[in-house]
Amino acid sequence: MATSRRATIADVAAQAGVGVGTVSRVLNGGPNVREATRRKVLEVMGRLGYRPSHLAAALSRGSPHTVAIVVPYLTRPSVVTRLAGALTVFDEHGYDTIVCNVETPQQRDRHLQALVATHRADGVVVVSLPLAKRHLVCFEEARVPLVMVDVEASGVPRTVIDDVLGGRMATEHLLSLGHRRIGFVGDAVARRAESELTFFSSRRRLDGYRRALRAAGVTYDAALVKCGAHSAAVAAEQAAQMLALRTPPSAIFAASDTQAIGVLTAAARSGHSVPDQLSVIGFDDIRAAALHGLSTVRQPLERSGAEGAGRLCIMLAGQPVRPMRQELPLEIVRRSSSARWRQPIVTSAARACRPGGRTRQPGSGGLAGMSAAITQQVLGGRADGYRPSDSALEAR
Amino acid sequence: MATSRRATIADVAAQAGVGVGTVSRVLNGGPNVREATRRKVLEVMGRLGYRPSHLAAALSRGSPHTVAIVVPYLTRPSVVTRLAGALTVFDEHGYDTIVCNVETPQQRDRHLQALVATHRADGVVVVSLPLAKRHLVCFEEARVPLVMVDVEASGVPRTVIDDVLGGRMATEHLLSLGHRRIGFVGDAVARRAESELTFFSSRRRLDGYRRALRAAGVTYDAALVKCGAHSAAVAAEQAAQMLALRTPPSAIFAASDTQAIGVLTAAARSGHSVPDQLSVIGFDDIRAAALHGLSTVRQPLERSGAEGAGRLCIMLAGQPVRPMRQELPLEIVRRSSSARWRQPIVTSAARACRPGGRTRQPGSGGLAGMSAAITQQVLGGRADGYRPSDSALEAR
DNA sequence: GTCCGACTTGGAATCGGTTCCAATTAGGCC
DNA sequence: GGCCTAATTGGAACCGATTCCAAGTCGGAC
Repeated sequence: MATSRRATIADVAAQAGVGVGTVSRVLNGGPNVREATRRKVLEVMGRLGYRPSHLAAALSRGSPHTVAIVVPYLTRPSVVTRLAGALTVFDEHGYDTIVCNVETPQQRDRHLQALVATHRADGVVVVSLPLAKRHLVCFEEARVPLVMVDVEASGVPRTVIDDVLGGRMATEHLLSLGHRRIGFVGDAVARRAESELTFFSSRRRLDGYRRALRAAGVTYDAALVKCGAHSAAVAAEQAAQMLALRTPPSAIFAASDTQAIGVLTAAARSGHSVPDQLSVIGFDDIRAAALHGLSTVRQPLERSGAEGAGRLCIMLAGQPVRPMRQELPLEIVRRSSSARWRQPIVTSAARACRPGGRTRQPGSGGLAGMSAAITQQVLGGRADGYRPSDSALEAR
Repeated sequence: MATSRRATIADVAAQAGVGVGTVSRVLNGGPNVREATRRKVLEVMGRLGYRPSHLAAALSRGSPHTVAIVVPYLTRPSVVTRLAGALTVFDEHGYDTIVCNVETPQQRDRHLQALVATHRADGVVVVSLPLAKRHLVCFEEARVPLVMVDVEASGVPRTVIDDVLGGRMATEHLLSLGHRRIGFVGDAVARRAESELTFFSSRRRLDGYRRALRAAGVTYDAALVKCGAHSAAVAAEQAAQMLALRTPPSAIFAASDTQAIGVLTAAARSGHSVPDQLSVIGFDDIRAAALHGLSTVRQPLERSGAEGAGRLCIMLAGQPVRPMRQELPLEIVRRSSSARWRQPIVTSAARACRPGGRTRQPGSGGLAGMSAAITQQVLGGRADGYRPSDSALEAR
């Protein structure tokens, strides 16, 4: 039993007294094999513990039946959700998926380079990573099928959302509740592109915020806009600063749910009740958002990954991918972190001294509102008076 | 330029007027190539847009230089953190990593089967998935190097923690703060193993909880132990039930941080302040724990993935892996969700009517305590009077 | 018994590298 | 210049499948 060398198709053929072609046919469920022969071959395969070499098969077939997906900061909830969606689809199509996690521009370039330089994957999905012209050229020249998710790039099949619209939706939601002093917490734009990965979503959501304010005739106040590293802790710090202003905002729009949760934390810490004293809205609708009763702009995260993967599969099957730019819908999810603006109560003692033990304190912390979350109302983005943004063009 | 067929090593050799061997040597940085020759070959490769075939190389080399990692419920914070750790190490070693996400026993079996049936990966890491004897036998027979993370399995190199000890540490932490009525919220044991994935960690942490109680002379109360699906929402529901008891617990140990966050939510919703009225401790120390000021039992999640990957790399390099069972250390992380037990105040009006506007309400919600989180005290698990658990044996 | 089409089969050619050995060339030293 | 060792180089053999075509079989019709 202790064969030193692994059995090959030739060994099986010899032992079974048939040709290698026949064994191959049995292996791949080929049609023209007599039942008796098939059984015989299978028996020998079992006896020899034969394991076909994926490599040899892939080589002669000309394709490794493998795809690669490149993601930044894998552990972020939005990213891993997209990844999971993509993995599911690739799995259903029988592809093995190589995952590349990148956290620096160097890693990004190294992985892209490797995927292009040698033929290890049939195609590649790039998630949330803006690629430079030179990257795209490499893929084009190497003829490696490429699909992008959550990134704009002309000429490449991509699945995106309209971040500007999303920013507008979030802001208009707050405006419609009567808020006029609305803060924004988002990502800082990378100072040096060679040492940090760049993302544009937050920036575009900020654009949407500004447009919505302008359209509502609310003047923009730079003191209410804070950008920093993408983390709940940093967002909490920034929200704290904002809440300490002489005239603090009555609502804050955070460019991601992670940051919004940071804002909730800051509010709880400084004793601002949500939504009574502060409304908060996030972006993405990650899992934790529902738990925290966080109102948010939902984007179909898992689906975006699934769509990207599905479209790559279509390309690999040699069919045309339409449309080149696929835009997924956004929708406002109302939960308990946003509410109608109310004249602030001057003495907070009045608020604190409501008697009656064990009364449920509505929104006393960022973690309230589960029941509201369950009975959440979902408003379709488009049904709410929004028109498809002007950037929703191009069909090529 | 529109070559229909991709250039091969033979084309390069012909164009450069050298043999294929020489081209191969240039390709792999082989030692004995004259500088002039190397340059010539490189020039031709560039001109032809030559991309070596990973498949062909792997086939003749006999190894795909690829590994696979199988994880359950990829999107769970603890899992994706382990995955990220493993990916980093594999990346550093130049391996491509195929990721298999499994959510059902069928998916698990299908993936394991595929990895074993054909030679597509040099080795496999299985994370948090208990394998049956039959699975292990398959790997053994197919001679596929296997490493496990967060799973016990005798005879297989594995990186684990002592869950029983962790349960004891968490419970003893609460006991040392003076708590005597301590609840437990954890995972339900799968009813039917064929339709649900099974995990044992929660179960073992519960064991630790029981042992700690017994050692402290506290009688076990089944009403204070709730097990259900692994989600914050379910944990919140269970905590709510527990808090509604005639004599509710003064502290709750949740078998994971995700569940602990659910407990915090429930506490906030029902108006129990943390830690004044309820102490909470979780397990894992995921990213969100710090934000929520959650005390927890930290296990090195990212490191566990890195260790598993590193140990697989050692196996693949043909070196012996020692020790067969690697146990990583646990440590209590004290944050603001756990505090010394105090006699409950009878009328909650007294609590609510503390005057003084804008006073910071300590722990008024689950999201408080960031500053405490920052100045967290970390107690080494072993430094705290714990002895290595009796299960920390075996060296084989 | 013959013939013909439909199944089955065997096995050489092929995929595109790596490897290894023999052959060639270069360089150093006397 | 001659000789010897070391550095280069060419190319056949090989990795382990898939594919395709020629060849062999089988059955039924005439």
